[in-house]
Amino acid sequence: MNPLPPDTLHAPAPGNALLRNLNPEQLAAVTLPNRHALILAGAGSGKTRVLTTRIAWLIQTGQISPAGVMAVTFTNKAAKEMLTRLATILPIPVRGMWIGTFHGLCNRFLRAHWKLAALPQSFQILDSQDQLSAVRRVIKAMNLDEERFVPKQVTWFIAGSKEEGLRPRDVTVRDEQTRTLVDIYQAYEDQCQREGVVDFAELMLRTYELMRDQPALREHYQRRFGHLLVDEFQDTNRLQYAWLKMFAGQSNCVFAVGDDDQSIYAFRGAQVGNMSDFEREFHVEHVIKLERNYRSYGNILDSANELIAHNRKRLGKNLRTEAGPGEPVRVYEATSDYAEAQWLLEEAQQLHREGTPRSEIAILYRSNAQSRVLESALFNAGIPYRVYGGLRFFERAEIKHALAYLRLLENPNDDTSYLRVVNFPTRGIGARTIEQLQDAARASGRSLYQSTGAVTGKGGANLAAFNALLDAMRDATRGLTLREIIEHVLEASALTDFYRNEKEGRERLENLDELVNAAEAFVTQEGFGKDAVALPIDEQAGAIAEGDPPAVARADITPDVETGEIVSPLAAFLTHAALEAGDNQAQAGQDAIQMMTVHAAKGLEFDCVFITGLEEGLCPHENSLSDYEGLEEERRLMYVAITRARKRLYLSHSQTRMLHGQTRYNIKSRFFDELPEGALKWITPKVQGFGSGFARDPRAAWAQAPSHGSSFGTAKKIEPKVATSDGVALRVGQSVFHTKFGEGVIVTLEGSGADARAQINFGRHGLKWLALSVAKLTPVD
DNA sequence: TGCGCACACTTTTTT
DNA sequence: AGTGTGCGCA
Repeated sequence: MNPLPPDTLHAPAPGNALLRNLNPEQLAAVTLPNRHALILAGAGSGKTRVLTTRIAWLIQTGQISPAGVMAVTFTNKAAKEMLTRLATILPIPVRGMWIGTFHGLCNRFLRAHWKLAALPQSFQILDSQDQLSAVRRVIKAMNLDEERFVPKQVTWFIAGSKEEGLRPRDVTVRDEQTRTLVDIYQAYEDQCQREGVVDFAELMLRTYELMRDQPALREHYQRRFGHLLVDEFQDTNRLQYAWLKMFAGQSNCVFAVGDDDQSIYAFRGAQVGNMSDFEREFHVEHVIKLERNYRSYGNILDSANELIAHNRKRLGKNLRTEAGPGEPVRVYEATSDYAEAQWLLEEAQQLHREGTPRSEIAILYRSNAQSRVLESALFNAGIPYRVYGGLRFFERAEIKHALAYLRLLENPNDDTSYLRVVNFPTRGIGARTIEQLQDAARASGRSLYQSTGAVTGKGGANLAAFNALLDAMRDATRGLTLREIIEHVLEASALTDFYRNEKEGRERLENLDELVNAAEAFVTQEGFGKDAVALPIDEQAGAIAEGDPPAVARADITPDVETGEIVSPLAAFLTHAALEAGDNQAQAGQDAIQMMTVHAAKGLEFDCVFITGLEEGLCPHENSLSDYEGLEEERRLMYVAITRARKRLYLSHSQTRMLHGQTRYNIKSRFFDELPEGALKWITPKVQGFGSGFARDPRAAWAQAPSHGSSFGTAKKIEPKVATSDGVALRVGQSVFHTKFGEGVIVTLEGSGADARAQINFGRHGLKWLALSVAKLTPVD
């Protein structure tokens, strides 16, 4: 790549505005010489800034042209942020640059090389819902038992295999079950290929394979991208790492930014080990740690640091700040989840009165189920809140229906879409008719749309009418704008009529309107070609600095799409809808308290953060305690949560909690013991219930009998069962000490005399049944 | 065909 | 407790 004399590489132009205000580590990272680099970027250390400034610096110093840079992120949000920031510092159009999500870039790649990839030009992308129903169809077609082959698990198997880079024939088969799973995988692949659709993992895998198997293509792209930058590197899976190596080749520079302490996605295939693998395999000489934190006060960072120091497998990092200690981290113990919610909303109201905008208050929890109590408390108090998670815009049923019709305009052989709407709204096409149709299609190896002739009788006539409807819609929308197309389809399909007559259809109608708006916005503002248009690749490659070999116009590497050819706005919009599920569209615009899982909070920051439900079994979650790695990931989760807070952090836990319709007695999370006592301030809880409001030592409070807990709200009255052990009276909710399992809380008491037994929640040792005649239990108070 | 009831499930999730 | 799915019945 247009090599400059090595000594000029380091020298930032004096007074270069770009590099002003960077701290020494950031500056070092941004101006690293052209070699592989690993940047360990702690939370709040200016990671995005380093990434964007690095790109700008490479371009500004003439080391690379914009077309020679590829930057990969995981989320659309991160990609967008990078593009926006870059646009403000670089006087060039950033739109055509290869900056995007892994999947977005793969999509771009496959659109350009659809022929080589053996895909139809207008291939569609299955989201996870579509994938699930596609898998379900395969299982049905193979006459397999859905009990033994649970569609969701099969989906995981397929995605998991692909993310390991394994095609059906590559999967090691050890048992009969796996054999069949592989058969399903193969049948699913055939079905997708037949229907011209790809799932998310397929985007990655097919791109990888194309690069691997097409030398000319590989050389072309390896020559083009001199610099590869990766965000959130700790979240990459095996396939993504292999994919990256494929683009890196022998000579291109990889600039990987990540934080092993924030690796919280192992459960979906992320390999933190990729970081050390990268360091070793790429002979990384430059590992730069960004430890200076610009977000939080000292007490918050001390808590984060001390907690995470309990993890053994770390690359090692310590956050520091010059902002001073700030306020202590407040710890609250509630008697019940309900009480926790009450306290929290009062505290939040107080913060708001003192001037904190609601949008700067975040409530975090480990699992979604915990949001309900909190939500109802806020709702009843009339406090605006916004819950992240749940269905996103393009995932809503009515939107999926509309999109299915639109997809059928592009490709009537898309059976997934066909099945979704063939009888929605109902047009007299029942299960039996559809079964006949599927049989016919299977027998002839054709699509459902192509097989309607094979179905006789009334059902067949209705199917023919449906096909005619699709054809008519296609004719009527030819040449229309995207907005007009969608409006026509919504009417002609009778979707709007259906929801107009529906009792609860108003919101759905509004969403359909919103779909039209989204399309309009997509066409005008974004420039619809962003994802789906094949970029003039060779032209861009030719723009790489001189000395680069000229872009070769060989047939095997020329993009299949003519340079600059524009895919229809509709096709582009459909791709956009699949790749970007949209916002969760909670009450946007309003100043509302932000509620989300800890996972969802990664990458965000707030002035005030409440981390709730910090109890053994919830955080760390009981399902993750079986192995040590699981516990470490839970700790990282807690670490991520803590480092979201700028000014004020609250930690809370509760003695009792409604879960799965049962009251559970929990002990406080072990993570409390891993925080620096000096940074914490235990708020003495006021015991509610009998109206006395007396105070007591918070550390002892959790050990109290829960009869209080059940007396003031949601929880049902708990029968005060009493049993004895060594003459000591025990009751449900009682805290006890066991020599082997430590402290626990009695959850259930059963039987009497010699048969008496107790179910005890020992937190980190789990839930145990103990015979009271045997077990030595000491009451704790 | 469509409704309603019974039943199972419930960590975290982006694309 | 709450929700989503699947089956059976009218």
